[in-house]
Amino acid sequence: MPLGRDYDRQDCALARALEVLGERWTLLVLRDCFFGVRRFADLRAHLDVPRAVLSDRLATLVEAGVLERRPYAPGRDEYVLTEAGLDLWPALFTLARWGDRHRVGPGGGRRRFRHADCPAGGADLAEGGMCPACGTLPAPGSLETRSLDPDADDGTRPERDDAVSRALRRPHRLLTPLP
Amino acid sequence: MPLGRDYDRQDCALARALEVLGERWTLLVLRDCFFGVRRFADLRAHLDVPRAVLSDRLATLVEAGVLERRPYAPGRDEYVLTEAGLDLWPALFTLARWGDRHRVGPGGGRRRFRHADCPAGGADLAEGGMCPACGTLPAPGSLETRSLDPDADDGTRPERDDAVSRALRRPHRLLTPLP
DNA sequence: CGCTTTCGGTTCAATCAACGAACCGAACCT
DNA sequence: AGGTTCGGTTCGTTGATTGAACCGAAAGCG
Repeated sequence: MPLGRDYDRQDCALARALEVLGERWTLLVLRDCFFGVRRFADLRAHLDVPRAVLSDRLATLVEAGVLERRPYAPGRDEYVLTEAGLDLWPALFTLARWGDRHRVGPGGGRRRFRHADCPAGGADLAEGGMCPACGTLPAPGSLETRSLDPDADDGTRPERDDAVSRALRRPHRLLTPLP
Repeated sequence: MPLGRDYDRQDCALARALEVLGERWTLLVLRDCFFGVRRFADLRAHLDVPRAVLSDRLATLVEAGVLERRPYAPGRDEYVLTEAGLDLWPALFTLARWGDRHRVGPGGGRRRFRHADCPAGGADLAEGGMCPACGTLPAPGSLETRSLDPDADDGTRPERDDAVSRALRRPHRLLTPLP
């Protein structure tokens, strides 16, 4: 997608956001980060993005303060959302909802987000990422997501079948590392 | 930004949205459409996007049902947001808010949106595009936007100075064609 | 009528980014 | 010592973006 080089004179908050987020693969990388993917190899497995491109995107996001790179073992690093990164959740959710409403693929919207830590019992998120039960905008860490057909490995649709994709289809809480 | 070719197996509403919206310039074109820009030449003047790219993006958006191409004079066409396009407003607004909070340029957030048709008197939009006065999510057509420094043509910042940019800095209602 | 301008493009060569395959170094396992 | 995993980098090829030039239809102008 877009690059900073030509956006900078646009005097527009959207253009400034796109300088960081607008390139190809960037928003999908961040979506995976919200889903709990943290490692280079897992992002590769799930996205099929060329190594060089993923390397570049992660470096850009780290430099922009959206991701933080931290070692989890000697010589091994993981990428975790910063506060600015977590703050992207409403934008990502809203964009995804639009995709659900207007770009339906075979099977329609297939993923739900539930407010797991809801004092009012929890419900699937509505427009804007609001919880209809308690009326607040839950932080991503208090959400649980599930695919509507977690075991659709029947070959009728071209589902991905790597370990990361299978883990993401099972119900799990956002931001928690994959098993 | 991103292309459909490699997104299609992602089983994800966000990926489907990005197949249409994820390419370079696309979201800025749509932002201008919300601001009332409708003509090829005006988009060119405001965005400095190559003609071929703008032509391609508009065709993609029309084919995706986000924009509608309609003649306004013999041999002259304009591009107007469809219902699906108008439905993108919360996503664009939320992304722009993120840019305002985390990617502040010189001068900080410089554009406000006010609920002009608000039964409770109106106020600047808050998170998620909600009107704090009446508590609803106003349609883009009932909003008025203004730049916080409409006459900052003092040369201290590299403001654009074409007719479209100047029109967009003045207060005006969204979706209404430029004068 | 002939001339010019505006609008909304298309075509083209050059540049830039993305892709896929190969390679690499550090850490760990056996 | 040999093999594997992880997180890259390098490199040649393919594909997209860019800027400049050109084009056709529809006015406007004298």
